[in-house]
Amino acid sequence: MKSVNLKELALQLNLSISTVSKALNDSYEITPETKRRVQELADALHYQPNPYARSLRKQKSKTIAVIIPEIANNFFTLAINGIESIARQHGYHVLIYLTHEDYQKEVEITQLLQNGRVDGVLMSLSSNNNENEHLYDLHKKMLPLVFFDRVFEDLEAAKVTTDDYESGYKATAHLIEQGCRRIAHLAIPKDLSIGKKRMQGYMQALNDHQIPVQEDLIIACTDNQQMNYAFIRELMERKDRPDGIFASVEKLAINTYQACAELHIPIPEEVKVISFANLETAAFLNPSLTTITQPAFEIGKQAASILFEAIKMKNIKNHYSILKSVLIKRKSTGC
Amino acid sequence: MKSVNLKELALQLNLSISTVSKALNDSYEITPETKRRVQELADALHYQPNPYARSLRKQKSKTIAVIIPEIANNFFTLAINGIESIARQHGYHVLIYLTHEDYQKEVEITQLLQNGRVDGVLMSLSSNNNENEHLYDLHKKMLPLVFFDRVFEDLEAAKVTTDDYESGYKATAHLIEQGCRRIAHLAIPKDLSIGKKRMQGYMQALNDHQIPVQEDLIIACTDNQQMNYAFIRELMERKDRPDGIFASVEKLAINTYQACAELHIPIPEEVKVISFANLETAAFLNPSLTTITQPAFEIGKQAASILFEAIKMKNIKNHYSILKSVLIKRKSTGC
DNA sequence: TTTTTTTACGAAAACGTTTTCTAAAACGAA
DNA sequence: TTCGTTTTAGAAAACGTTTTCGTAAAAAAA
Repeated sequence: MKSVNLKELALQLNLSISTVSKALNDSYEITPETKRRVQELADALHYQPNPYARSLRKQKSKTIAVIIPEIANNFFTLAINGIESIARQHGYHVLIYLTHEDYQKEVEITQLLQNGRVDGVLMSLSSNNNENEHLYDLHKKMLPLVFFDRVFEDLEAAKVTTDDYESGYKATAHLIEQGCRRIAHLAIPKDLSIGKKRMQGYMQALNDHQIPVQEDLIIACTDNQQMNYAFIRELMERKDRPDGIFASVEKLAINTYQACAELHIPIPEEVKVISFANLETAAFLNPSLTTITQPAFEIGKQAASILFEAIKMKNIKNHYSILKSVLIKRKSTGC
Repeated sequence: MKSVNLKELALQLNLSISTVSKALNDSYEITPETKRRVQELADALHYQPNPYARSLRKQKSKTIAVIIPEIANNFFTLAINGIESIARQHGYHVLIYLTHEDYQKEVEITQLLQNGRVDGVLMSLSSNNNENEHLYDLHKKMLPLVFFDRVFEDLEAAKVTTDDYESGYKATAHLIEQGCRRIAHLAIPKDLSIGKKRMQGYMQALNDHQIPVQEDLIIACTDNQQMNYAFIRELMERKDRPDGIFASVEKLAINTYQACAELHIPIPEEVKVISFANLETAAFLNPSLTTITQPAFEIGKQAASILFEAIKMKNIKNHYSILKSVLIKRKSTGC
């Protein structure tokens, strides 16, 4: 079905293309009567402007990109929900890109976006993240850019995160209060902003309670769930196994539950568990899981709002929001 | 930063725009030497074609849309994963739209897509779905369209679902085998294809086992979680409360767990629970949840594959795939 | 009445590609 | 040498908008 365009309308109305265009855009140059006629026919024929012609002419795409490491993760789905709600308010479209924690893919994706396809980018970094040329490239293109959760500290761009250091500290302190002395940390790569901060909070809490940091209790986890599981299992099979576990992402908590189930190590009696998580089911796990829960929806909303501000102002400022996470005590830490 | 375009390249190379374009598109008309020169400069200047100019000219957007009711749902995130993997293989971009189970939003979104913004649409219907004019509209525009999971049966379009009838039957039969006689069904709206089929499976299973269908054991749930919770709680407070519950989506199982916890009704002793779910945590719930699990990733992949076939062939056929769900027995049904 | 300004519209350029059409040069065959 | 064919490249049209500019006619001002 041939779609109707300005030419077609102009022809039928016996007007010029420019007049029709201006009428539809409510230009002051056009008589109310003409506007009415044009609008009427446009409605009747269900005229819809071609978005690509418009984008080409206006150098605006009405589209933003969201780049995230994975989507099968409640934090990111909630964040997307927040982003989408704001994007819709602004009449914007949302492109989704998944890096699958793969640095190379992240580079490819950012390069895809350098050609004006989007008016702005929301991004949470992948973890295999050594070089950061691609981020500087994006920045050089003057493309509005807002990082959320996993931010790149060195770049002058807007950032929205949670209080990861404090949360890491509180999580660890909570385990200590519950009587743990050998506390393991299931860490995400520390080249990630949040990985580093959560780890620092963990270490500081140990220090403040005169507990020495033991390197062998810090498990460097990756995006490979099978390897993570193997690490955790190995950890729990040691004879000097930990009596507390602080998992930095929800998947690692699940792995821990699984390992403990297989090894018949009861939670929380033998080992207490706390985790960063946005699991809806946290309260119904066996045992219910003590979590540090990030305001994911709010993070998404705020990141998107800042992005749209940057798009409107053409002004990428060095914004930094830190939203508070909340610690919810449940049975897995003996509460 | 001004981005480099064909004109710029042509100028620097002392060639015409068309020659440069053809060289980059590896046209036979261009001499290898010229191609080399062009490619070299293009690489050096990091030339990237403007996607909107290209889309406008070629009447192709290299973009598909995914319309889903919600994203905070493991089925849909897994499906998106599958979709994204195929889309990337084809060099396509993926736009995400959420209807939030709102019919009006669904209509708006489908209308947004009628103007050539996307080359194809993947869709899972919202539940408040009475009229379906908007779907016919989409179809009339000859826009390749593939439904997945929540399909619209009446339209001649490709569809990918699971064996919902059989799964509903098996779920119910499993509860019966486990000794349940008063089996409630937490149903999603039956104007949804899957809602109807799951319900039919439920009823047939009861019939086949000489158990009468009781209308008051069929709870019509909606997208309003609070109301759902209230319904379930009311159900479990009856003196003739059910001894088995078949939940048609995972959120309803969570609600059930919550209600039973509050009312101190032990699962599975007093009531057995089975649910459609893609929860990673199903095995670690208290008690572990017996699920019917859909091959969500595979559904996404297959739906996307069919869509790209339709896009390539410009031929929207009446495809119908049915993938098998699997019943995983766990403690919530006494296994 | 004449001049100036305003009104309301149209022509054409521009956005950055791809593609079709045209043309010059080179080449081969007669 | 001449004629046709192939090779290589450029000119121009096209995609569908928006926007700048130009210009009649009408209105206002002189």
